[in-house]
Amino acid sequence: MVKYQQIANDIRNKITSGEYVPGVQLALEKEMCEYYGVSRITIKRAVDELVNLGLVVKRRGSGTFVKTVENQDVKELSMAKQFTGFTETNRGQKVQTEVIRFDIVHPSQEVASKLQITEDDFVYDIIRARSNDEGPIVVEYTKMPIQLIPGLKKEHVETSIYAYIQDKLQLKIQSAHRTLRAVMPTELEVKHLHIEGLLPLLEIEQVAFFDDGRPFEYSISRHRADRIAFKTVSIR
Amino acid sequence: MVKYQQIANDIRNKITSGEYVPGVQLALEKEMCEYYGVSRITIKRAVDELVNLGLVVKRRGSGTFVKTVENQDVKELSMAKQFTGFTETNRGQKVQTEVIRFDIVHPSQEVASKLQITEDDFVYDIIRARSNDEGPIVVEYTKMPIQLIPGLKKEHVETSIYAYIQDKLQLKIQSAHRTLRAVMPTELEVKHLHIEGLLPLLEIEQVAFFDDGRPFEYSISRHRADRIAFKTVSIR
DNA sequence: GAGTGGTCTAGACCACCCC
DNA sequence: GGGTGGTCTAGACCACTCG
Repeated sequence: MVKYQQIANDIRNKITSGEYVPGVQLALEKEMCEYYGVSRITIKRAVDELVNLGLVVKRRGSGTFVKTVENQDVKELSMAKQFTGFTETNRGQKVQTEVIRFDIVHPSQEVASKLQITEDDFVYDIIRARSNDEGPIVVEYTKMPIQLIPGLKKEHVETSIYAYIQDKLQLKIQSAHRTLRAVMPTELEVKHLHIEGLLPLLEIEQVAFFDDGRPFEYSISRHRADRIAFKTVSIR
Repeated sequence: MVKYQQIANDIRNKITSGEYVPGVQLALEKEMCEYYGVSRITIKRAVDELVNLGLVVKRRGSGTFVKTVENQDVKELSMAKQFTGFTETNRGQKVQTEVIRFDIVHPSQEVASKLQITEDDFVYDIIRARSNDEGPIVVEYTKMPIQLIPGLKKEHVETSIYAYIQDKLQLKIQSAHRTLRAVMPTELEVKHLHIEGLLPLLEIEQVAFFDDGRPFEYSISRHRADRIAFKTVSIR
């Protein structure tokens, strides 16, 4: 771990532990330089991490202050944003996956466009229903070019595709572009999510990219609205 | 405008104009240093802006590459993320606001907690329905401590509260913490959003902060799902 | 091994806030 | 006017990729 991350973690711990309470001013950057024995630009890099997490604010001419947020929020924010699939975000819980479809097809024009391939190429066509300890959570519709993800087997689809991509194929996931919407469930979703009565779904349309800039996944996941919320922090 | 922003804009234009096409490698950082006549850390800062926008990827040992995204996405991503209220995001459109409620009340325990005030304090209690050229879009429920936003009048509520805060009160908005959910409309929402049939809403719960770290707004906005989607880019 | 971006330094000047 | 964080420099070394 590099210096600025260590320092960011240290300050973060001082906030979560209550050594720094909401509203209080942090040590000056110049003071932190001496305390940690690093240059000022490294301190700035560390504190900027906390700004992006939503834990502190910086004001030129004034100083750096702990944001006045609820205690519960502090805990959630202080967990570094992790970019992962469903399996990882539910780590520690018993995740069950039902594979509803696992085929290879030609992509629609829309999917081909999103994945920057042609309609003559082939993509995996995967539909999965996934549950955690609370019960059914989400139905995922996933399309991935077979050229980019060779050798995908049912056993990977039944557990974690992302684990296969990262651990077995040694490919690095760089980012995801997401669009969120509210939708009503289809009949298939009513069935697999065990929906009774009137319950909308939170839909997340996603294009995920490797660290070389190529898109490798187009997916639509539709989550039970009573079990999923999506949190985000916007700065500026 | 500072150097790294100018350089970021310049590179961004080269991407949107097609001078850099998806998948192509950008000039090396060392080359950019000479081209722009700045140090390498400034180039890095500039390119990092584009990484965060979702336009390019950087790989140590390889170089920097334009992300392979749809043309339409490039346009959307290249518009700098702006943090604004409803009025600003619909700039250029005819925004209509119907004020359904504009009162002063004590906050509930939940709202008091989010705004870090006590239940004995006072908050504005505002409900508005807002439309753009397409028709009704959103119903907003807003609570703001009267101490932080003195002098708020009906005329501001009818147009833009954010404009009043930033332009008149000269207060700076630093960030917002948001939680997104899918919900069904209430009767009030069915009426004001002119909903016919079965249409879910995209709910955005938001706590907004000043640049000194104090929360000044707790709001819930419920958007017609057929007219609103929420886009976001996650890196790493 | 050659070349890439990642991190870090020690110092400088600047824009802004508050007194 | 004194003090804050923001930007920028010129250079160094490191971790990683690829042929």
